[in-house]
Amino acid sequence: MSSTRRLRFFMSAPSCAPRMSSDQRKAFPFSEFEPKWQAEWEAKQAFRTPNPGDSDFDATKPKYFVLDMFPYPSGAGLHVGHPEGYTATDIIGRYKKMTGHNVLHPMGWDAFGLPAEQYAIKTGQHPRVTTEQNIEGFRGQLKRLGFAYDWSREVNTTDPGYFKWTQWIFTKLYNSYVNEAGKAAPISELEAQGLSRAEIDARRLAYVSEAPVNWCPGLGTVLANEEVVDGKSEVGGFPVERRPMRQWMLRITAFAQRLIDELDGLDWPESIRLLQRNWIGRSEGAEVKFSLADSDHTITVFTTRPDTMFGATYMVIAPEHPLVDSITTAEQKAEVEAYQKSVASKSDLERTELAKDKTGVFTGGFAINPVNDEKIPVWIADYVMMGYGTGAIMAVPAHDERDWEFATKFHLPIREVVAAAPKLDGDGGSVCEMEPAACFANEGYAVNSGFLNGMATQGAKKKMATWLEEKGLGKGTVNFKLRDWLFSRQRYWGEPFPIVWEDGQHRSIPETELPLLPPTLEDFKPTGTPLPPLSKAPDWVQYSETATRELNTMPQWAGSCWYYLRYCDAQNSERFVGEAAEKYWMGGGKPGGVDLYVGGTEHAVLHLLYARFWHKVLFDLGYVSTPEPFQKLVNQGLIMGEDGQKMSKSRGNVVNPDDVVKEYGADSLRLYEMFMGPLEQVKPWSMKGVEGVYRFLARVWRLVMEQNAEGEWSVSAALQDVPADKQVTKVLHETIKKCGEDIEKLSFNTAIAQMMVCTNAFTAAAVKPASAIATFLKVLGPFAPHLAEELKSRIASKFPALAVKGFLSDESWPEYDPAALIEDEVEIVFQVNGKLRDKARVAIQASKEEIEKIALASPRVQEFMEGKPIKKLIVVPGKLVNIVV
RNA sequence: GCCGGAGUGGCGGAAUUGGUAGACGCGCCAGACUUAGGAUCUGGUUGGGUAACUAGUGCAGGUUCGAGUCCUGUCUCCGGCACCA
Repeated sequence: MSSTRRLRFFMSAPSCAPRMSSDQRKAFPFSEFEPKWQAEWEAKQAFRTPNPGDSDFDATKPKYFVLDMFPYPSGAGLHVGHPEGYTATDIIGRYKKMTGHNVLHPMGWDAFGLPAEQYAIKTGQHPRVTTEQNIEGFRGQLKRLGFAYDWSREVNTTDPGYFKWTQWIFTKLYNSYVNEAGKAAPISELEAQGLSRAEIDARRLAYVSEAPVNWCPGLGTVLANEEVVDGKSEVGGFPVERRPMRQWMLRITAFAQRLIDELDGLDWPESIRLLQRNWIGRSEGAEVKFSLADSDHTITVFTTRPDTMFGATYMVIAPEHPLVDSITTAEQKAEVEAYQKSVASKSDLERTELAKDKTGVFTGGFAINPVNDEKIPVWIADYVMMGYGTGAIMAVPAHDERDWEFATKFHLPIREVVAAAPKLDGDGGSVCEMEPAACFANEGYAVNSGFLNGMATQGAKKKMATWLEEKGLGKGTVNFKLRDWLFSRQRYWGEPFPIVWEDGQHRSIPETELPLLPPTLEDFKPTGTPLPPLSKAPDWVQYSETATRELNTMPQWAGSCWYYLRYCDAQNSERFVGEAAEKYWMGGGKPGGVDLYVGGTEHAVLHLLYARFWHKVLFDLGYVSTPEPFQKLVNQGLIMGEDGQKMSKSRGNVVNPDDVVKEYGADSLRLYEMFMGPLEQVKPWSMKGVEGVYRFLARVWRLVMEQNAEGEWSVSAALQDVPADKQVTKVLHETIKKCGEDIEKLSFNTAIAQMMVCTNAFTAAAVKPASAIATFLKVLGPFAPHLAEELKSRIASKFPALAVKGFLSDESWPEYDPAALIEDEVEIVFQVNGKLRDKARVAIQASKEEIEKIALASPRVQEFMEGKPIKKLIVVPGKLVNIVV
């Protein structure tokens, strides 16, 4: 109840704001009725959502699962960006409820992870304490905005009752592999096939790898590729270096193709789907074996242009390539080792910065180009990366920008094998020694290419692939940019791995031992070395006499990978989510389970990719009913400062939502954020704009209420139980129609504009029709729930006949009467030569001929026709007449 | 460089299938009520012109009876990716 206490404090505290210094000056008493209704809704559990199996569950209603990206409860509290998406989903949720849906609209906290831990370290408090405080603050702020969340379903990723199941899902990943059909399946199948321990470990979806990883000394942990931006950590901006470490990885690459393909069935913005596709980075090509001139080894390269093989004049392998040592000749050894060393010491940032200038060293070795048996030199260079393809390329400088640059710098031969136009002189087969003047990386026609000569690139690719396959020299392959997900962190504030080590081997702990709590540590700071902080609790580490626990923790993303599932059945202690609840809320016959997911673009390739991956594993294993988690995704646009710049403390342009609520009320904040512009768009804040919607709400208030000389409010005498006139009725029904349609389209700004039009029509009427206004309040309710609820109860107090039991949100969305929308007359525009010259009101049923006649009779039209003959006459019924002379 | 999105009054933004450009709000101007107005109400508000009229949706063309909307070219801004062979 601390939130209520805080509200009382706001109400009684003397305000230092210059504009409104007391409640008397407020245009309407929002600071009285907003907390009142919030308390009322909470007390009566107005937004509790029954689950299948509950006594008050109505199975005949369709479901609607509307989800917000749950926040990190940071110490800074809510910023104005949060309520933007949250208000949008709240409006949708309330509307869907009124239109007869069972609505699931929950909220929770993504409380593990680096930001929370960095904050705890900064303030010197245990992350458990700061996290609890921050959650408390966030919850209070959200409650003061009147969101219709079912708080009984609140989740907290740091709650043992929650992360028990995060750990449980990890053990599922650990004990699964991807079978021939490309689906996750239990590892026991491999055991049954009699595979060795090593073979099984090599196929787990969660596996241990000793590879170069992104180590961030500043944060004292390793990071996923996705968390490294320009060689710096996404959190904190500390430099990141590559170093080999033993880490836990998740085999997301096994799902790369499905993660691309199954985007197709989703209602996501095209830009986000593209972002994911590009991140996964599928490319089709071929692997080709090159034998070495002076050894038995072969080097396999990956190329997307097998058609250019005749133009491969040298080879480049990554400095870390395992065959570097055996290729390098004695003379080149010193130079090669020096280069390897210099590359290894470079951070990713330096490597990116130095990307403009190509570097590399000749190994002294040669490979044989299998298409023409030419000896080509093998170089090492850092522009070839060990992590992609095979870590080796055949360089075709004439047709690849990077190879061109490298060859030009080191004076390597350049041979043209693709021409923009086919060479038809029949001499395309002879090798032209003239080097081309520029790199040509496009598709074209093969030249100087033996059996490919004259062929278009597409055909030449296929022919070469077949040729290679027949000779046993290579095969068509697909490569992805996506790497496996580095899943372990050397931090305290995360889920401990449910893994123990014994005799150098790992195994998962039994489900009965979950949740595995982290040790209670006084000193939870990073050790400054790759040794995780959990090592500071020796008692905890010692699992048995011979076994020790895994010391790493999971990354922040773990908890957010499945929280939407937990909402379906948040209290379940037997299962991560009950079967019936999962089937109901996540079902619905579409690929994705959540009907609408609203959040920022910053998660386009992180959270949204990881969650899809986990969901697919759970789907394959039979734990969830859909292949995808989120059917429809909408990204809200960033809210900028009044100066049009990104909000930041250093710029001093940050708007605190608490201040806005205090001065103008929660409804004003909600309404303003929706009125600013289209949800997806980036838009600047404007305090004047807030005042604008505040004035609108005040006008709605005064439609119903009037103030006496003492400043007391009572129901206005102008409000009477009379039917609305035809004009007002028309506007009202237009508003019902348009607002319903606009909510479905998420066009809240235009819906609000229409409500303003409607309010203006009511204001203009001398007598205010009570029942029409009561109907209007139902439309306003999802947007400004406090005001609508208050006015509903005020109207009911004066007109008992209009009283309806329960809350506004329990009522049905009003239906509009199509007959009320039709006018007897429409305005027809008369154009001469496409220019507007006159208009007239014409009966709706008027025929084309009648309209035509009226138009031609218009003196203004005649004037502009200047007596010229009519060339053409276009009549668009209900719209216009255009006379061409 | 590549990919994606967007350019409309002083500002945020409206405008089904091509059919009255500028809804709604902000700001501004004038008036009313007022001791007062930074409250409220009424009216006005794209530019030029007293006016009739005319120009006008980044720019240049095109299609059409008619283009913010369709086509071609071009410029600018925002977001993302960036040695991925």
